[in-house]
Amino acid sequence: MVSTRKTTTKGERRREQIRVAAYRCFRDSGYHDTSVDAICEKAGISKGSLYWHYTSKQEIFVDILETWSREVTDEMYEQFERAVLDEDYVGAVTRALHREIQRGRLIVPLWMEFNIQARREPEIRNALAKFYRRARLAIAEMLRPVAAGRLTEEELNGIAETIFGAYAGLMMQDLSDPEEASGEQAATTFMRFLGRWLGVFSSMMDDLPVDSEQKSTQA
Amino acid sequence: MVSTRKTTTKGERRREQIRVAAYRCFRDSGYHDTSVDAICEKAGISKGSLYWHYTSKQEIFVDILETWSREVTDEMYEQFERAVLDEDYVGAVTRALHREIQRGRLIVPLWMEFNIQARREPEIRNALAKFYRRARLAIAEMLRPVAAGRLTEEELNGIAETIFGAYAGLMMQDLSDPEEASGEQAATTFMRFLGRWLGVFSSMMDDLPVDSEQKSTQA
DNA sequence: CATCACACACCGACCGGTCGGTATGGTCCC
DNA sequence: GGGACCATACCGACCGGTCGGTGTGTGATG
Repeated sequence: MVSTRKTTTKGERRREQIRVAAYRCFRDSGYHDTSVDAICEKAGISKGSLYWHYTSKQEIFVDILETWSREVTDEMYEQFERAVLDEDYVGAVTRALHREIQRGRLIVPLWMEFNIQARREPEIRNALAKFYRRARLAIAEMLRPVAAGRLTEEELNGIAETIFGAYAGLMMQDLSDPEEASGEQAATTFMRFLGRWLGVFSSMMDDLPVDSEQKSTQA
Repeated sequence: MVSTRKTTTKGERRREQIRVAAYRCFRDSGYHDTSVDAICEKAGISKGSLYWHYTSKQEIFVDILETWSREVTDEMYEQFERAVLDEDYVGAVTRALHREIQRGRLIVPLWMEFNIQARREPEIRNALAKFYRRARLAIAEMLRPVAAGRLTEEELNGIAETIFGAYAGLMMQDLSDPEEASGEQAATTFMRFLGRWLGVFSSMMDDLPVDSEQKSTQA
């Protein structure tokens, strides 16, 4: 299963080229409706060459998933770390999420594809699960300053999961109903919702009043 | 496009039988990895018979989507209407959502499949968009008593969209990482999160205790 | 320099198999 | 009889992957 091929610089460049082409094909047409020939054409290479660098169509798919996953989560961490330095932490966080949503919008179809394929291929499932974990972790880290020790670890993770879920779900709706549930709108809604929620939340946590007076809420 | 076939009772029974078989196949193996022959086998009929009742594999798929969509949204409305009668409205609503999530969990893979196919088939996209709209509407209706005229219509819809999104997204995570993001756990987390949020929200909104009293729901 | 050897990189025709859909000829029931 | 309904055999398109063969750069040998 593991390829024993050497990774020369030239080879890696070719692989990159194939990945990019395949990425676009998968994104535009889905996994099943993308033929290997189509990838070759898009990449401007021959089938023989493709199969020299990759052993199967699926291997390309997995490679893309892993590359993408790494990029996205790195980006998230970077954004959130930058947010910590901001005075208006809540605002910065929601803005960061907004940016992520905008950015992510393009690849949602491919993301769906990952999910579908993950059902049948353990390798893909693992890669995707790893991505989810890292994403949840990133969001949990981001929330930690707001939660400020008043939430259990479990609750914190659950909330991170929910937020990430909301993000994914909004994109899903956008995908098939862009008119009534546009990504732009979704991002804004989400941001406002989250901002308000974080605000309420942090005001629940300590006793600072926010925009309105607040009620005592159960511990 | 529209089939001109008569819908005899016998014919409808066969179609139902085909739908059920196809539903299971699609759910278990995905759209592409389900062959028409497999559907026939599962249904215990021949290909000739199947193609007598349906003109294409996709037509079956669309039919399933529409049937499913109707069922789910009807169920949602029913649940929420029942919740209105409950003294503990917020609790009833979260419980209802919990039930929906549990119920929905089984068909999430198929739902993903719908999303994927929706990208390439306008007919599917429309059916799915309709589903999303009805679902969002149901949730918005459910929230109306809590929101109690303090939110704009747009905000209400945005929040409904987010809640529905969170629901979808949690299921997605569950799908490929059941260990760390189990559906059970997700449902519970979501429920608790939502319950708390609704509680905070309604207590922010007005000074009344939440139960009963209120049926402004208008417009 | 000439030559040979060899591995990497690449090409594209081709193969085996699958699958959606069809053609044809029944059978059952009004 | 005739239409609704069903079964079987079959077709043609497509697709992932293979394979024999071709260039090309490198480096050792003389």
